Amino acid sequence: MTQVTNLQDYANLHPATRPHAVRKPVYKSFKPDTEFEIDDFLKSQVFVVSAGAIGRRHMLGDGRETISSVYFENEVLDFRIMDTATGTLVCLLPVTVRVYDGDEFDRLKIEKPELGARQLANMINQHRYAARHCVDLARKSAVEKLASFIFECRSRLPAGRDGAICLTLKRSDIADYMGLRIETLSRAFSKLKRERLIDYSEVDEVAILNEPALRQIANGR
Amino acid sequence: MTQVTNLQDYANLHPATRPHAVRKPVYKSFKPDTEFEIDDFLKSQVFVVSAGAIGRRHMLGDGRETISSVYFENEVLDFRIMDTATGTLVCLLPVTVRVYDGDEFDRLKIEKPELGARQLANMINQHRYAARHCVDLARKSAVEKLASFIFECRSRLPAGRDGAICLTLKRSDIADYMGLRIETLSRAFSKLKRERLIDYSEVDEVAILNEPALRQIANGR
DNA sequence: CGCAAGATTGATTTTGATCAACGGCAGTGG
DNA sequence: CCACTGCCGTTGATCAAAATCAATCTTGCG
Repeated sequence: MTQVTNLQDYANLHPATRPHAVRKPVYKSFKPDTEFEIDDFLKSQVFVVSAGAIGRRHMLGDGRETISSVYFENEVLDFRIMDTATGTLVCLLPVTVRVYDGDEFDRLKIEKPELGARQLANMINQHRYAARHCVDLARKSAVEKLASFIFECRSRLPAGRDGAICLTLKRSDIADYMGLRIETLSRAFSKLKRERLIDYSEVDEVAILNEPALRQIANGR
Repeated sequence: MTQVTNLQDYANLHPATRPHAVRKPVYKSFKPDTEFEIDDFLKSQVFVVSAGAIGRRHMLGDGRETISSVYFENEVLDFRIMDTATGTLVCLLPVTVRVYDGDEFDRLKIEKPELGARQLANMINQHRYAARHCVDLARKSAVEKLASFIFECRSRLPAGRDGAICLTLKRSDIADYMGLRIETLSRAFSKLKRERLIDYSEVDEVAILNEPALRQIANGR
């Protein structure tokens, strides 16, 4: 399933048919750990993640951290309709985004209504991810959580070489996202590898060796 | 468990009260545990919860249940833009909803712009609740989860007598929502009561005795 | 009353967090 | 070039929290 809203492709599609030239999106890059300050200007913008990953990070009183949601490649952050009160948006990796002015983004949508539909689809997907994520967090064991996360990565991220699944995030961010400590997560990786359900040599490139079994685990037996 | 197969049946109940266009919403009541079957007809409808609570229930392979989100009084379920693929919508209590035809709902929004504003606000709130809920589930202890839940109920539900907080849901649903077993949840209630942070005589009506302390716990120390 | 469903409490087991040590690797600087 | 350092990931030992198993209590209801 593709939930890509490739605005760049679209923007380049029919330049001649547009009376008022649509400005090209501005690409911006950020270092890991960059936090986005939510000011009035940002609140009129739309980001489309072009590379890397942006997370919504929450801090508990004693320093425990959790990441409630992640925006991967091609996912849309529309700050005009986004909850900017809960958590902090932070770059989990080196990030590149396409930045659109909100009005400009809307003009693009008017020219091509299907673009709006795609943005809506992306929003609904975000909802779906959140619901599934709650299920993962609420009742699943560490190994089940990891299995779920691997499938989530496969469906949300482009594959690596030989169809390997790119986990993209580093261990500490996966742990914060899945509600585990790093050590527990590491043991879950080791367990799945030892039992020949997955394999990896690079920490962030995983191959599924036994998909039915892994799926069973992700779904809770 | 009752399955609603055709909402048209009751939509036809009061034809006399509807001239050309439906002006009055149709009220419909459901017994606890009623599951909504997501068919094409329902997908054109909008519900506004009038009483009770509707939950999105998910089943793991071995029977573990979790409720990923809850719709309380006055909250809007717009099936036209709702993810209907994940989980099952189920009545957690005796439920009454106002049922609107989607188009009619949109026409009403033009007449009463505040309705549209409320729907948008409710959607953003649903997002926010989901993000907070992930934080609650990911890292918090049982007592912290319960403290969070009590505050969530206070902000989402009308107060009871003497300003008491209505928990509305029964223990097993609270447990499924907060990712705890019933017994663990019960112990958390007992602990908060024993330590004089909350008080209750009815299981579903809680008073906060020491709000700052309870807030601290909800936020993780 | 007798029964069923919901809620609580107690005893034990399991799971994941915590504490601690270690290995690999990239960047830095003599 | 190699030692040093910091970051990241892994593994082991112990501890604490929640799940599980089991029994009991409460309440509403035919």
